[in-house]
Amino acid sequence: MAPALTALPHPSQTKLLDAALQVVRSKGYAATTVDDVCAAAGVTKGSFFHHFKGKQQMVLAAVDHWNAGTGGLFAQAPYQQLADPRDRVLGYLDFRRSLLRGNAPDYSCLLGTLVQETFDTHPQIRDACHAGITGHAERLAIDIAAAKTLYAPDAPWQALSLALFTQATLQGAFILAKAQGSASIAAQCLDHLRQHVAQLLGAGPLPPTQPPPTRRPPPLEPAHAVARPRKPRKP
Amino acid sequence: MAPALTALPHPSQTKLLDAALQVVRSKGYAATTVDDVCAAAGVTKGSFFHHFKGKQQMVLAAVDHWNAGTGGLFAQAPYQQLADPRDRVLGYLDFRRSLLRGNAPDYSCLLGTLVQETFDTHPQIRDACHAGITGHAERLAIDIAAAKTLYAPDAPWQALSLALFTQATLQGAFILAKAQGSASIAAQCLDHLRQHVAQLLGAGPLPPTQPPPTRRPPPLEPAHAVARPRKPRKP
DNA sequence: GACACCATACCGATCAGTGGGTATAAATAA
DNA sequence: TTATTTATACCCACTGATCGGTATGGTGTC
Repeated sequence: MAPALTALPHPSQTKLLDAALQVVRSKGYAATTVDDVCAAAGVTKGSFFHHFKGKQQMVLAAVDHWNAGTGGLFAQAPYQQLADPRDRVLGYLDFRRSLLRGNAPDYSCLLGTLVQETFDTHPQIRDACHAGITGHAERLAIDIAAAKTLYAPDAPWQALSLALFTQATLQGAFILAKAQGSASIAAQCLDHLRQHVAQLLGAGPLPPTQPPPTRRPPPLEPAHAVARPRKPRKP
Repeated sequence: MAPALTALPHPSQTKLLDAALQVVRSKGYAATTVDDVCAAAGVTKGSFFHHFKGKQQMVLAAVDHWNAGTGGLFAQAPYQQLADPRDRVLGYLDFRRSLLRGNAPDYSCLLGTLVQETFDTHPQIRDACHAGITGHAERLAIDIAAAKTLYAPDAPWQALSLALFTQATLQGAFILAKAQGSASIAAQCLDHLRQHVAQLLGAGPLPPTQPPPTRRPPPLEPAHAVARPRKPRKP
């Protein structure tokens, strides 16, 4: 009877956005053609320009799509159930480490890839990426601030600054992984990052080997799963 | 007069390479046109294709040009004169921090910018960037290893791993700076990085001597001033 | 003259975007 | 009921502009 409050997007539109996430992370913005995205999505150009005003507007929508997907992914992640904020912060880093699977276009960050080549030429894209990165960092900074209050209340550093530092290291780790063609180097960087964060929060240098044992009391809500976009290779 | 042992490149060639460093760091590889580089260098297309076989070969030469420039910059930097290897490592980080002046295209890294968008489409460029980054890290790792032998001989981490971690953080700091339009965030990231390195090497949390006792902020770019390319909006 | 260097006109391919059309189905009019 | 309009979604052929690269010719120097 009553329709959904938010008009849910047409399947073709979602397919185009999912395809854009893959193609842009693989080739960058400038080298991504509209035909690339259409081929990866399995639709035609006519459909593309029906759903999007142009390439730039499509990629802005893809940034929103990315933020929605990653936002849900981290909001639903098991580490969020941990009671101690420090455990949540370290659990976040362990969770990010566990995502380093597959090839770089699968685990790297759309926002970092985009902003790198558009910050000077496409201000709207840059601003959207900036908002996405800082928004993510600010959410992390809430737990960092809580952990700091508990474990390092008098330390001179700021919670947001540390959160941004984690994002910088993650972005750089992706770059090194792309250069090397392997995610293992990114995992090593995350180990160093974890050690630094743990040290600042007064935690022992516990093994960064396995995600900490998380008991999962009640599953929160069956919120719609974030579908990892499939990977239509098309060189 | 006896010619130099190594045939030194023609001024136009150097002008093109210097221009390429600026333009590529500003717009990325794919969005950089040959005409862009020619205009920034003040030469014509005929000269470009006289000196380079094509765009890709030119950018490979630009990577070599970059490696030569940065290699000389760090080799000549004052911190290299410090006797203690730990001082040299921390001096390196202080030096990198002091380079964060101007706009992102001025201080960011050509290799990280390039590899981000070419790792999947241009293997030769990716390999060249990989070699440049790891080569830089390996040089840094020599001092890190010496400092570790002196101050943390039994610590479990590897010198090269820490060196690569510094490069990751630097690359990520550039991305955040691009997103934010300000270098200050990159400086904060470097402060965190310095604290982590100092902690691993058993140094106090404070900069022992702030920037080393030399006054002279050396220019980042090698000699020739490169005309900033104007910004043609291309939507 | 031979060669390095540079200038300019041009070519072929590519790409973002358009124009114009079809298919389908719901809403509305007859 | 049937006919007509309207709206959405989609497809495809085409275009104008751009860009990497070439062809050709000129100019200065040995």
